Amino acid sequence: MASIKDVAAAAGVSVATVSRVLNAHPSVSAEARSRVLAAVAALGYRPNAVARSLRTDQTHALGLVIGDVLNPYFTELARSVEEAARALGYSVIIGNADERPDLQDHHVRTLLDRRIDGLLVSPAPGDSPLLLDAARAGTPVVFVDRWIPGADVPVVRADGRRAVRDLVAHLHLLGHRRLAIIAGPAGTTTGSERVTAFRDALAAYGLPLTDELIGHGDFQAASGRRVTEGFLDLPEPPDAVFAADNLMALGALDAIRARGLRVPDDIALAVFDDIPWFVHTDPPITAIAQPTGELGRAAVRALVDRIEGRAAESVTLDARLVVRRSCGAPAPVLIPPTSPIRRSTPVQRSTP
Amino acid sequence: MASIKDVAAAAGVSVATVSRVLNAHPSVSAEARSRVLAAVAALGYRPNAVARSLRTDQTHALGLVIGDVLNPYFTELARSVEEAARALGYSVIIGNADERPDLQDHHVRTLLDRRIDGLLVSPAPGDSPLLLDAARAGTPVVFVDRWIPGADVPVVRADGRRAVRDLVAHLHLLGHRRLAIIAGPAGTTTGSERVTAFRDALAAYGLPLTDELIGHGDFQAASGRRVTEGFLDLPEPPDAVFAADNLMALGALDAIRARGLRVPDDIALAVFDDIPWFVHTDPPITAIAQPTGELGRAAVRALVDRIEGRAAESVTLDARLVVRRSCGAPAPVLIPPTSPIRRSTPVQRSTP
DNA sequence: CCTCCTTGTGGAATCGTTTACAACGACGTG
DNA sequence: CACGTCGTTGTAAACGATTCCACAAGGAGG
Repeated sequence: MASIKDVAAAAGVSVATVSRVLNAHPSVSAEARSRVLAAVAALGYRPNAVARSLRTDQTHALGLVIGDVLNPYFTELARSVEEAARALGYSVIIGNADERPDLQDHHVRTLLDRRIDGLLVSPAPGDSPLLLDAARAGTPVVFVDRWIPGADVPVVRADGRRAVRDLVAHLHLLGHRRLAIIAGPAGTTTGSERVTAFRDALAAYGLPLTDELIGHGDFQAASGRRVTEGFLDLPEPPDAVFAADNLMALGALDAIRARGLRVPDDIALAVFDDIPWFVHTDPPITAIAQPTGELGRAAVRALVDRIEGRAAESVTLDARLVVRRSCGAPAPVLIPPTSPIRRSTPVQRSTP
Repeated sequence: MASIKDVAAAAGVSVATVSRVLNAHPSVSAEARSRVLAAVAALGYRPNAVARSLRTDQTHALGLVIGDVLNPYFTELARSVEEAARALGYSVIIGNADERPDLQDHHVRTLLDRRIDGLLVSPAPGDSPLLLDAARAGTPVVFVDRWIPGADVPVVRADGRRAVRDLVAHLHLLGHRRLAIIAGPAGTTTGSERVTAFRDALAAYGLPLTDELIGHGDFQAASGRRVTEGFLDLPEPPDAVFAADNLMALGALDAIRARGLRVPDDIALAVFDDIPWFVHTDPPITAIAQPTGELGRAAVRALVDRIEGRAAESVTLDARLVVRRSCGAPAPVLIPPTSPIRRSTPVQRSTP
């Protein structure tokens, strides 16, 4: 593959001049510029990004470590992140943690070894000293969706508390009183926050959230199935189930189907995270929708701000309830605008 | 960040010795080895992959360019590719083409600039001289799922012809005679092959596939909706629609719903590519399933073979029909094993 | 005792860039 | 005419690793 030396030789100039032309340095004559450009075209020369990175100490690459590529929520997030990053001249390297802390660490480590300019992470359950050390050592890090409390790292996330309250109101109105939740891993913020939000919302109606009605899942389909089977085996099963993510809802649907039960007649189902397929399930599923695209864009903005030496701000956006038929509403109703679309809290860090 | 020089200084040896320890070179004394290892641990040293790549001319990274990250088929493929690559000591950098040739070229170019060791591509519609030139110039390339005819590049794919025949037999048995297809872009092999397979299968029953019953989509949901609306507007609409990928099926379902029609009573629906959600749609959707995981693994094997100087073989696996209720079968039937799971054709190249 | 081989080690070149620095003409000005 | 300034260029030193080569020390064998 042609190198800058070949170009310099072909154009009859030094490598410094070639470099200057390529980097739009002002002081190079029109004559030299055109000779270099001609040589570049003739040789099909492309600068070696590896060498360039070594010299400049920047890769123009961002690492994105997500919980699970098979989860449409993360996939949509990844897409918006890549798009926003590309617009700013960065590429994105995705690492799929599969909800496993060890795999997450593997990806963080290889991304760090490759000297990515910054890291966007939706941390898997657990502490990850590796990640925290990297952040402390100066690698620009931004958390997105999930975060690790106590770290001095900006967080870009959605607050679902209002939407959860709306959901509980909706369920209560439809007569459901015994409500259960399939929680995510307690080691993740989204895992525990959603339970807390649900419990608080229930409390407003004087409804308790007893331990038997909290199932512990891991954000993947199989766990949703297992937990739901447990619920259905209870002496007094719940009459509504709230899954903390879409994959666990899929599992719940499986378990309910397998018993020959019907949604919503025998049991209601609602989900955190809305995805296109929920319109088409039997029945269409009531869900809490995050502003996923905006989260991705805000996260990239924050990370690139940190990378380029500006102050990065934490951002919290609002989620909203999308009512469909899985909780027993007679017909789909219009989605009410529940709250201002966006709230931004400038100085907030990991311990909001 | 600590460099190899710091380690050498801390251990009281030369950088050459540190390098030898790190690369398990045999001739280094136990004494020196332990001093180096201690220094590495003390400094938290990690070798700079950028510098290493520049020197060794290999990055241990594979590029994977897929049609669309939002498509669960590609997402599953990406997952299995990453897993297989990791097992062989490679990482994977994913590029999402969004079905756009220009975006595909963008990703191919940046991956090439980053000097990835090899490229796995499911090409978007069009020729992509860039890609073909790279392959010709010696970059190891393997096509997966889709391919570009005429290139001397190994192909790893599934052959759906038998499954399509099974599907048409199934539809015919259920009384459907006027069958339509939502095709993918003619510029992709999967786009045109699936139409051909469908036409051939219909011909065996003496059924024609007229132009009005071939809709041209782009593998994304919106086009499925548009094409289906066109079908429904025909003086004599089809009584069954076959979507060439799962996203277009989603769009078709939207369009059918919007008219207040029911699947399968008013119109039957079948899909190429099976995904977990199809079990839960209303009704569950009959689909042709590819052995996606095995495709990913075979593709990585082939690419790494090429990278490491061994001969790479093209691989063709079989897809199979999964019958559910969207074509009107009274109840789900057991899935018959239609054919041997796997067929491998050793010397086949891009012009099979 | 001298030679030869083996083993362990360090010096230095190298990969393909960027960039500080110096050199060099041309030119305007006092 | 001398001198500073400006614009353009090339030389060479990095960046952080790997690896070729030379060399020293020590043991084996004649």
